[in-house]
Amino acid sequence: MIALVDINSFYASCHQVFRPDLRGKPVVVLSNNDGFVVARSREAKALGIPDLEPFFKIGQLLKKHRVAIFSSNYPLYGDLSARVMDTLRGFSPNVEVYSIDEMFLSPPGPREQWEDLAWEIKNTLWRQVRMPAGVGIAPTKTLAKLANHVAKRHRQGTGVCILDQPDKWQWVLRRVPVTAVWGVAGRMARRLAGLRIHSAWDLATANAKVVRRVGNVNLERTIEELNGRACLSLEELPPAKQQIYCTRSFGRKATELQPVLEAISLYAARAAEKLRAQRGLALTIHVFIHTSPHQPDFFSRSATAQLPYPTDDVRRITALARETVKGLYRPGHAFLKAGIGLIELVDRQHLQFDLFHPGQSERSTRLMTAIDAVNRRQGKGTLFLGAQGVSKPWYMRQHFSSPQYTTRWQDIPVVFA
DNA sequence: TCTGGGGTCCTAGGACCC
DNA sequence: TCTGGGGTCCTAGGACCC
Repeated sequence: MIALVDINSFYASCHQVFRPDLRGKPVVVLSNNDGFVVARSREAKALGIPDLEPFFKIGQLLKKHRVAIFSSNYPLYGDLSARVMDTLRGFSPNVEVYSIDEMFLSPPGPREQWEDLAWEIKNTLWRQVRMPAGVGIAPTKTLAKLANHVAKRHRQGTGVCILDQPDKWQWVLRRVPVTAVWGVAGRMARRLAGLRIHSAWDLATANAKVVRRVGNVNLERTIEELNGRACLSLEELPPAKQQIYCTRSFGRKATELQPVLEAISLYAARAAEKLRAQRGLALTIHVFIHTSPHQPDFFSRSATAQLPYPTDDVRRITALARETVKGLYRPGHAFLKAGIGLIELVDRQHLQFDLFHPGQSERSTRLMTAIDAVNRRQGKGTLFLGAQGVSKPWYMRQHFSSPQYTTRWQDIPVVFA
């Protein structure tokens, strides 16, 4: 049995923790660069503000209803997420942090106590972290996701749903569209519609061999999981990533090479940091730049490049990323976005030594360890390469920033006696 | 005046090689 | 003159998740 806990409107709820005056009021959170809506409080949803709607299209609507608007504030969300996860670890030693606001855990205790357990989890999260949560419990991850979906949407206000018997989950499967199933989105749903599969129940009872023709092996697993047979286990130690990307849109479009070089340097450093965090080394990088796909003359280029030996040294990776992006850049285009991926990775533990090349020096490794230690202690970005630039005029727009209540000394909330 | 995210994995198709 | 397989690497883009 698996429980899935997920926070309602997580980003919006984070802002409400420090702005209790906004509880019960419409709140929206915008994506990076204030591009579009990525989170809405319940009240904002009730106003008919669609998810993923471009901000410029709904400015008037937001104003009319006096909706509170926030730029996204990832340091804040990351910190509150860690508090949620810490609280949940108190309930079970077996947990998997699935996303910033979702955790799978194996519910302890006998089956007849699970409903009480779910309520206790929900109430504790509210009491200790002021986070509103939904809890779903079922025999597989896919059904637990579905239970959570039901907890949030179909039994208004309860926020808890236990699907521990076939008759219970079958009742749900017959009543939700196939797109409510984890891993099935629009494109796959259209292909399934060609096989007359519309509801989750249609998928659960479909012939796996027939479905395999329009989907992949993951879809076959989904069918198994919908029938209560677990294929996906709790990943307590997240598997190492096979690719690590860092990509970002610019706050203002870049026509010159210099800002593109600075941006790609920052992204390279960020990707190298993630690489070191999983104790990996990179052999191949992938770099891309492109203009706005919404404008005519869309221009997009990408290229891969090889490092001389597996490395996690930010200087090596940055130098190669800059050299590569120079080859992609063309004057006369207004670039919107750039990114880098570390796409061929090796584990430090299983490194093959090259007879003719010494590989990364011990000095480099020690320097990287020192940089990471300083940045962990003094805050992200304390030590960085000059190649990233200092004033960063291309950095993302955030016109509706909230304070970093929990991660910056001068932003700590003041409580009056 | 302008404004459409970020991450990971997978696959199709072309180029090239043996 | 026309025809042939299989593997690898690369770029581009699809698909899904939050």
